[in-house]
Amino acid sequence: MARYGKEHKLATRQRIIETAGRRLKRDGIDGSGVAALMADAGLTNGAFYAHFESKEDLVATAVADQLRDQRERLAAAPPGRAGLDQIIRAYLSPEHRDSREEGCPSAALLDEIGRCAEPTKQVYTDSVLAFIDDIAARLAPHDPRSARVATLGVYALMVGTLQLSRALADQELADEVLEQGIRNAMALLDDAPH
Amino acid sequence: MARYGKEHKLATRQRIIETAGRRLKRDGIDGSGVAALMADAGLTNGAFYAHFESKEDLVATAVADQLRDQRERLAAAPPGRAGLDQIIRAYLSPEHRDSREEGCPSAALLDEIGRCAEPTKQVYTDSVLAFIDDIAARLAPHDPRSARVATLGVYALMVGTLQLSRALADQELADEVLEQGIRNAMALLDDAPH
DNA sequence: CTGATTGGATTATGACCGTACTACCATAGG
DNA sequence: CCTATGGTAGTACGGTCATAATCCAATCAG
Repeated sequence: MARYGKEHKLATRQRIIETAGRRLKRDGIDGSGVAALMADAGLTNGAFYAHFESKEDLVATAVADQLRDQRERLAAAPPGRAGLDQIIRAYLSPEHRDSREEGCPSAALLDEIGRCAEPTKQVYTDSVLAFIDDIAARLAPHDPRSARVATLGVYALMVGTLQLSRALADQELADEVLEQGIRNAMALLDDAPH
Repeated sequence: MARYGKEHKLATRQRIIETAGRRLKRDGIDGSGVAALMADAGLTNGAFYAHFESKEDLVATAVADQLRDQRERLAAAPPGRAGLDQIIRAYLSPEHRDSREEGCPSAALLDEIGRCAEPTKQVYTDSVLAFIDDIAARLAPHDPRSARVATLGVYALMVGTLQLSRALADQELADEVLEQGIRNAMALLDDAPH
């Protein structure tokens, strides 16, 4: 392959970003080596630095891409509160818990992101806010900005619940935690918005 | 040091466990090498395997120790709901957010624990339940067992909120998220118990 | 009080994996 | 055909977990 129009390199880059997103969520940031990330995209380690400045650069890019992806799935759900309820139930489902690599990047990586350098955290912040503001617009179409923090609070609840459910060795208890999480999220949404 | 009564080896072991707890919370599980963990205890890597079977073994032990520690701090708070409110406010404070290595092991490591092998998750489960059941006993002295899942739900909310606050690059927003978390935790506690 | 014993540590080593980089190569486009 | 591009393969150098050989000093037996 050589001398393609620019779209070919961009397509390869995008393939790396997407496959990296899955592996990062499955094995963690520190748990994923550059060679493995490239192998997932059908490439070798050497090509990596033609596409990204560093591993951190890819991590930030992949996390942003994953959150953009989640945002698109969100847009596909029915509008308004009804669609939101559906999203919450899917998020806090055993299926989502058991498929880390297909799921929410925050639930898979949040504490590692908290340890990342500032630029990475900035990219995460921007990406998650774009996602959150979409939800806030659902809740308060007239004043989405004021619902931002309330929505972040519910999001944090959902992320923490999913993580906890993944970490518990007792499957039955892990399932109960998810159900409790759904009830809690609903309760907060019913109380809060005004 | 040699040929001490058994308490000396145990004391060294305990020192490793405690210093490891701090570093693991700061740098993550995959981010902490055995050599560094031992250096923190004033030892070299070779001595490690006289105390622990493997790194995973230490991780599980250190996490359990950290949770036991949290449980003791819990016991030191005023009894009943008043003490619980105080604990929640301390947990969701900027100080706690900014001192990962002194703080809650769940907030620092939960998603990495979710990726650990089953024995480690089992140790985590047992330890976190001991902690949670103490809180549940505060909430429902007559029937702590029934409050277990409700308490886990609030705990998940607190863990997720702290993690999110740590991952946000915007400090002001991160503070607001903490405050929202406090309101949410209180709301759930006021509604739930019956 | 002495000295062999032995537990706990150090240093060294194994094989492998981590990130980052560079020289080289095959090929498609002009 | 020849150049430029995107990729491969190989290198450098340090860190990873784990094991093994060695060493040191405190304790207990005599």
